Amino acid sequence: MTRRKPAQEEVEEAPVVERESRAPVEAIRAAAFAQFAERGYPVVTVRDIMKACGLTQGALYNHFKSKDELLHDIITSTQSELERQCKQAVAGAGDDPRAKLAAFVRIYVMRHCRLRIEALVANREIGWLDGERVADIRRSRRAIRDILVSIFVDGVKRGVFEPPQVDGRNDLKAIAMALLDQCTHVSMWYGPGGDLTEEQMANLYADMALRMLGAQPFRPA
Amino acid sequence: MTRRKPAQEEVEEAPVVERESRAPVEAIRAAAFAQFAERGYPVVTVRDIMKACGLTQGALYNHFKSKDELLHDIITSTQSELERQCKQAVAGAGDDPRAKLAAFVRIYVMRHCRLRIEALVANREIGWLDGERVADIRRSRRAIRDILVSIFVDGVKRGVFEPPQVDGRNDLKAIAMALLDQCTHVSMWYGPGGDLTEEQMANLYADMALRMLGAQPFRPA
DNA sequence: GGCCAATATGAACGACTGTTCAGGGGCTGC
DNA sequence: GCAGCCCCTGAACAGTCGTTCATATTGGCC
Repeated sequence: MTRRKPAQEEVEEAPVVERESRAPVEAIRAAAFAQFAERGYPVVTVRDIMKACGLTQGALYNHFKSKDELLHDIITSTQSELERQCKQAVAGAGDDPRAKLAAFVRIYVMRHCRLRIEALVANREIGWLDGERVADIRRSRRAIRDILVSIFVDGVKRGVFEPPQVDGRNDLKAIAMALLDQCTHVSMWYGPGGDLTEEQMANLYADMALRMLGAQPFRPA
Repeated sequence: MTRRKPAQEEVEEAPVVERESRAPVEAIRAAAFAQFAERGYPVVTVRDIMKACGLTQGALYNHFKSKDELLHDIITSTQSELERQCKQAVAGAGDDPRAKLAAFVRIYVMRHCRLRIEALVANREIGWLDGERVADIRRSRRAIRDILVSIFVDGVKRGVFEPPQVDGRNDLKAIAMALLDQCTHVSMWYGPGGDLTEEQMANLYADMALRMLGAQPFRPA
């Protein structure tokens, strides 16, 4: 049963927020984020989203062409902002591959802790987009992975990384995937009520990343 | 072609597991696994599943109480088998925490590569189960995490692990989560056509795990 | 005032959902 | 031959879904 109990008048945590300040389109985005994160795209109905911002179902189509386009809109904006932040963090981290890696992981983990709702949706709900729309999301993910790979390549070349090898060869792509999986999925379990702050999470994960790559000790600037 | 009746022979009635076609309930399980993995639980209809094994929608309810129970059935069987294998691997790995950790990661990664369809469903579709059914899945996951934590505790106590610290303190639970996230999600991208075999993946991930924990060098038995 | 464009409404539509159930075919043991 | 059982069928049910559309309401501008 994909729907809850037939008692459809149960007190749902769908606050009818009065968004007089924000534009309706922003209220719709926010409501969709919250509901997609909590219950998943296919079971969240257009009526649910619109009720959560005090409108009726038809009003959605004054702002988005379809429910699909709404999902695509909120995912792409999240994803491209993530890509931008990662590039910026690496670019501003100086020349040492170790510093670049640490900066990447720190910003990546920090973002996935702080904006875990957005991250959750962007990472879990892609599958519902049609093939064409999913393509540029995957492209962006590959781009982020390749940032890591090129940091690794640089670090190996300069002798500051000694990554684990498989049968004597490096597979830096697999290591990048492992690292990204690790960092991405903090959004699935990290909560502000936990033991660690976002800052501590970022430090811990940066530390683990450097260990995974076999980084020689260095003094962060 | 008639099937021979049990003659007067004291035939031992060997286990007639081998049938011309699989039992319907097994065919349903397999079809459900494949379809849930590919398209996701809520959009796969009962009619889809049953058509995939040559039956019509109503026949499902001769074998399962509901679509929900079908999902619960295939997830719990996968999850409990995973828990069993992990415990067995650790128990058979000897006394050294490093060997235990390596054995755990190896079996965990290998399984998530080989049975990635099952792993995908078990890890991605839990949210659709109702609260009661999801409880024992989460319990099993916590149990698996706690296996790791206790290996870590033992290793730290015996001085063979030096895990990364946050503000001078250990948070072994966070490290266990990070490690599990990493190992679990190989099922999202690993494919047999990739660069690494399952065996190589297992070795690579075990290596990374030991590095993350700051394991002192040792010689695996 | 009139006018326009933007936006909200809520009934309606056709398609699809999980589940039920009367009907029926083909086994088994007697 | 025949009951009893297991299993399957496919129509039927009571919903819900995304989307459309004629209608209404708004707010700014002349």
